Amino acid sequence: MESFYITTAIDYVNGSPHLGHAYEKVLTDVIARFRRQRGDRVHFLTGVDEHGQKVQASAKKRGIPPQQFCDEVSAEFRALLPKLNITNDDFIRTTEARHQRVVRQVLQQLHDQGQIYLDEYRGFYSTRQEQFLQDKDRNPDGSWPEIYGEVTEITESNYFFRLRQHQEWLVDFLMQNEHFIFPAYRQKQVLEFLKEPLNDLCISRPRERLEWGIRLPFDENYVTYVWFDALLNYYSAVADKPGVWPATIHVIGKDILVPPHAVYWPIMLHAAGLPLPKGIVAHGWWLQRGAKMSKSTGNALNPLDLVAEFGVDAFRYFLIREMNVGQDSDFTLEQFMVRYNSELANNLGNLVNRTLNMTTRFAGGVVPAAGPDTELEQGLRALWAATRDAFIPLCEDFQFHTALERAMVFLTETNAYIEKRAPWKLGKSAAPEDAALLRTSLATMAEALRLAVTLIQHVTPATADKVRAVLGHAPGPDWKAELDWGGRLTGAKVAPALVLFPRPAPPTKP
RNA sequence: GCCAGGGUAGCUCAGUGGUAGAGCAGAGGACUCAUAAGCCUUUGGUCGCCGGUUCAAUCCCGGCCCCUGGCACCA
Repeated sequence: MESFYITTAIDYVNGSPHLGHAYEKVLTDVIARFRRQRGDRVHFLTGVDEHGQKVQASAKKRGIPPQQFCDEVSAEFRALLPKLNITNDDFIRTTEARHQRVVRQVLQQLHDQGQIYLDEYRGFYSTRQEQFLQDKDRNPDGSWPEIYGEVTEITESNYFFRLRQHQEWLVDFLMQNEHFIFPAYRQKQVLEFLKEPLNDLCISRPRERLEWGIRLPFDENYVTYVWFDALLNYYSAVADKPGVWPATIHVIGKDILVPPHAVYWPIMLHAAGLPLPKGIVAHGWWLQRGAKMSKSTGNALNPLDLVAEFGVDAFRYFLIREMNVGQDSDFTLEQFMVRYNSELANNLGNLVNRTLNMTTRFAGGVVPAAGPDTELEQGLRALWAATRDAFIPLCEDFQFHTALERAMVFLTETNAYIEKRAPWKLGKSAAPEDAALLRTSLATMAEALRLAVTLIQHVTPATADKVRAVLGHAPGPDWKAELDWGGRLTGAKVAPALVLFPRPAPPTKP
């Protein structure tokens, strides 16, 4: 049994969850479920990042303690998970004691090793925004934008991590581990980035400027800032669980790949003497080009509204079917409806319903044993074998959108098989050979359906369960064995009907 | 500016040195078990532009145009 530890990025609790948050959870869950059903020992972690300036400010604005603010917003993020049918094993908050303990321990260790040192940082500071500014923040004429108020150049003592010392090591590591980052071109970007010399990383903030954070164990006048806090969650969550670390995959958004996850994180681990993760998957963003959504025009699109209206599986299916992992994609209601109607409702849902209906009408609701085996059945079985054999490697390579496309082709061909066999004609015939072919056709379509939903069950788990239930089938524990074409359904009592993905009601006119 | 990826049917994309493909959308047809679904047939493209290599280029090379993403101390 292989250990498979997968994580999402932890979400910053300074706002409500949106489509991007939902996507990352769903993508990670699909990978986790896929590995789990293949027999890996999966540990799936997600969580929230609760420290920092913005949280402190938001809490202050509302006149409540930061911890209370975190409690409220964290609950909102946590509540998202069951709504999306996410199978995370753990949920970490960076304000938890287990996390703070590990962060302080690692910081102390690195300090003892001389990897962290005190130095002075000089820069332009905005009192109003309570932050240092960069040259890129300037107006074209060199002045500072109005929003920063008075800007003064100040010097501040802070602690620095010796990032630079490990630059060559990281380049070597990436050269030797070509597939560390997915997609591959992202790894090239990292190497490009590493052609410039790194600066050491400022990891602290004086407490007079930032109170809401984890205090440095070797200097109580400072808290650690962002990276040693947020990134270490992946390790702190499992530090007391033997055999889990290192992570197998960190799933993150492309915006936090370089430098945090691809540069800071490997170097932090290396410096601390901890094993490195096996890989990083950097996904793209959902865009909303085209018609701009707005509440005033009544076409606002909230992901959770889609879940409520069309079901969690339709939502998960769309995200995974539409997005090529690593690339960006448009999210439009039109495209959602196209996938929903043509693939889920018409191709799959209708196939379920017609199979149940015909089995009920022509075989008393019991799946018969297959009779004569002809070229038609052999053809469909051959397609199934090819579909399954292509599907699994595609999922291993994160090509879920292509894999689902293959599954859809199989369903289309199953529909075509039914047309060619025309059980409704066989059912009206008195000839014994027609009755035998009828049994074959009913057994074949039910089996094809069982196999198809089992194949895609990591994307649409609730649908797979529902379909197997109406087919009267309780799956065994061995997923791969369930993917063999056979006679498991013979004698099963099926439900009379099921409308899986109902067509949306036409808008009612007032 | 530098680096990377890309410009192929209305839309989303696949593709190969030798008369261009899929899905969806559009059109027509036969059928009726079914969620007016499913099946069959079909309209549709100067494969970004200009040169070059080649018997032959959408696919190789050069130049150009356009789009997207990345370029650190910023969850």
